[in-house]
Amino acid sequence: MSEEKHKTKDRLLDAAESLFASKGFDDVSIRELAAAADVNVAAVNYHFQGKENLFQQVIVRRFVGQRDNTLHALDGILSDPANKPDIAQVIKTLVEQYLKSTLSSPGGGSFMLLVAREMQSQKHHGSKTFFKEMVMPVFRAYSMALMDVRPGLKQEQINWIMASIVGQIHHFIMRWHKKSGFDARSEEIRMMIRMFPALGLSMDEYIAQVTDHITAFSTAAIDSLYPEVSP
Amino acid sequence: MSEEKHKTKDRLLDAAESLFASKGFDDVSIRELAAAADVNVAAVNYHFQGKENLFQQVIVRRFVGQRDNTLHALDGILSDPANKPDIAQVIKTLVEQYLKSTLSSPGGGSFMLLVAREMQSQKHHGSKTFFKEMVMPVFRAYSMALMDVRPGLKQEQINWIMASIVGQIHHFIMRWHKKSGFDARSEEIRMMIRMFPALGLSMDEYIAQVTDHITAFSTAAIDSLYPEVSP
DNA sequence: ATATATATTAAACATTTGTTTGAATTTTGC
DNA sequence: GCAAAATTCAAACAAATGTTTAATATATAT
Repeated sequence: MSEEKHKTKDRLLDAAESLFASKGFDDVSIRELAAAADVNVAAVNYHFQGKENLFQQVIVRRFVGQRDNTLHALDGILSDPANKPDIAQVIKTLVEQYLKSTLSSPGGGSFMLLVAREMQSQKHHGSKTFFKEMVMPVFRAYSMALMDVRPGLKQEQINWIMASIVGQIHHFIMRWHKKSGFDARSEEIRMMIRMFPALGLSMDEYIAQVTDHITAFSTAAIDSLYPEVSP
Repeated sequence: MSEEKHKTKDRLLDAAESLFASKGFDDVSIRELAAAADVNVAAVNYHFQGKENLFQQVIVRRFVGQRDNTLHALDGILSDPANKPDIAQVIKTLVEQYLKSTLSSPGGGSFMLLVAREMQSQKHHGSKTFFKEMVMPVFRAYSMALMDVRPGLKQEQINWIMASIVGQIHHFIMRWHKKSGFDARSEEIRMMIRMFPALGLSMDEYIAQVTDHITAFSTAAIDSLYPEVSP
């Protein structure tokens, strides 16, 4: 096995990531994948022993990197001796990392949408370890970070807070992607933008505004519901 | 056409609602529908001219009722002269109605999940008027209610607030439904409950706790971000 | 260079999908 | 009661799906 790029297996993984992200697992056929990667239809089964397996490897391949990025970003603000991290900083880091990952996918696909879908679908294409290896570490790290900056918070309270934050993130991701599913000049798009003007922005601006909003909204809620114990 | 119940068309609509809600549009075959309703496979096309059309009629049939219930519930707290409504009351009504609808579906299916899916999917099986007839009126009514109880709020701010609330609602609905997709004794379920203990509750208790949390969380955020102008 | 393992290919396979057909059956209007 | 309309039915249809096969080509190693 050589070190060259553009081998069949890699092209397949790239095409699969982009296609799965933009259309979901069920709506991508093996023939579609093969055509996009410019390989034979049998290649999927030869190299990955099936469509499900390919999907899993797609998730693992990129999510491992994203997970480490997210954990590293958090570590950056926590371990900087010149920085006294507050709760807004932790939340902003989480939201920003989550949303930024949406852009970083090759082919313009939304990788984190793939994850959001997987986390919400009652079908389980991902590996059994997806939850354990991918979701849990990030959840734990940010839980501990929240406890760090707000020692009064109990685990149960953090569970609810995290759910509210992640729920908002997913919703704004889905909203953007839903918009992308319509014709740019359709009536539906005009209605959506009228109902939510931020959808008319560029993706970068959208991410920036969404990040600011979720951070402000959630921080305000936490500060008000679970006020810091005075020193 | 008689007034009798249990006619083919109605049985088909009932079976479709339950099946679509629990599995989604694509994962329900016409043969599955026919078997569940105990009718011939051709009945779907004879009575509804296709699967998509059946889906639309399923959504419209029930959602019209839900929409009116939701609007009526809101009207109830706004027009009661003995009641001075506050922002928590409005939000709680929205969340509660939304979540309650999850239970009211026949066959134990989650009807609102169907709606949540439709609102998030980039595929558009619903009618073109789904957005205009179903989503917009509820959105508008609650927007106006929020403006009523908090005159200082601008439309743009309400857009963001509503998005955060609806995002949380959808997330908690999805979370419950995701749990239902696993074996009750599986390792995944144990992990999910450990990460979020409320999932171990009964559905009624889950709805009650989620309602309380979203209401408290969002109200706190709004009060803090956009404090009431002092009289 | 040659034998052996690896990779690619076109074709076929077995299912499943939504839909249609045309005959049989039931209901309706008179 | 009977003709006409509406409904039900088993069967077939065309298209798409994931996967497998067996032949061919390419690369690897000795």
